[in-house]
Amino acid sequence: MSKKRITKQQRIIENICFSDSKARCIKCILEAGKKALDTLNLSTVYRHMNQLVESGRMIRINHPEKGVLYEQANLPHHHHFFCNSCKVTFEIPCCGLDEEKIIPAGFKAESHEIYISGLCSACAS
Amino acid sequence: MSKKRITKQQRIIENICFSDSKARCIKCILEAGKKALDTLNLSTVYRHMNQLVESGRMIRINHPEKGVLYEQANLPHHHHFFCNSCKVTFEIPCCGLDEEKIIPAGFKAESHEIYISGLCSACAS
DNA sequence: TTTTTATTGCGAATATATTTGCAATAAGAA
DNA sequence: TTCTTATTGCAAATATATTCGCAATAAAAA
Repeated sequence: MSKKRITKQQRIIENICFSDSKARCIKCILEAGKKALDTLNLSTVYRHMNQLVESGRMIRINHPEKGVLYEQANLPHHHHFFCNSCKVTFEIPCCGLDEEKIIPAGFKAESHEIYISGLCSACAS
Repeated sequence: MSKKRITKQQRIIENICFSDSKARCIKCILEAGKKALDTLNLSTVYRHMNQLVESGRMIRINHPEKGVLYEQANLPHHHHFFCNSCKVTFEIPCCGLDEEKIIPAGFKAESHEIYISGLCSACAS
């Protein structure tokens, strides 16, 4: 059984992922990582993100406009706001959505995702 | 300038698209179309769907679990319910979501999409 | 019916996202 | 510091979605 080694690349990638709770795409993580280590490679990012997902520390979500995004697994219930101007994805802390109220009779909701897009406060002002 | 011709394939594809207001993926359209004409080809379906989108009769949406879906362009405001059991996507006629209430101060919402998943009434019973 | 040519079916080409094989590199144990 | 081998970077392989070239087919005008 192989022993794990902590590498520079791993530390950089985890720092990015846990620096804040933003959902990020693979390329955003790569670009951010390159600022710390310019030889960082896309395959390495994929390999670490796969491990983070397998270990349950991160999850993959499918954003309708941005495709696969990675975000921390333990965040409280929230949704996503995509800024059409600066292209950043923000989390919206909670939602007042009453699933049962909007679905047809007989349907059973198990989960929901809300994607709002528009302008973030910086771009709107 | 080329004259358009109405083909069997086109009629079949449009019948499927306008038979009801469900959002469908390319392969669902192909499979449904093959029941009427078993030689129907994926490229042909893509070509007609592209025309329907360009002409403004249909739109493409990006469902987080099902990828690209085609739906009628003129449907009233609605959202999507994906049944985890039968894998069908249903429209939910409207929603009580107050965008302004759930987004942070200063943000300007332009649109939103809600994807609920669970069990449809047939699969829940 | 014949003719013209838009449309089709098909396979190959393209685009994009993700994974994998492998030699070179570098953690960390000795 | 040296040695072992997990991890990396890179290029090639894979997977999936979509488009394209082209000869054969079939609308619909003549």
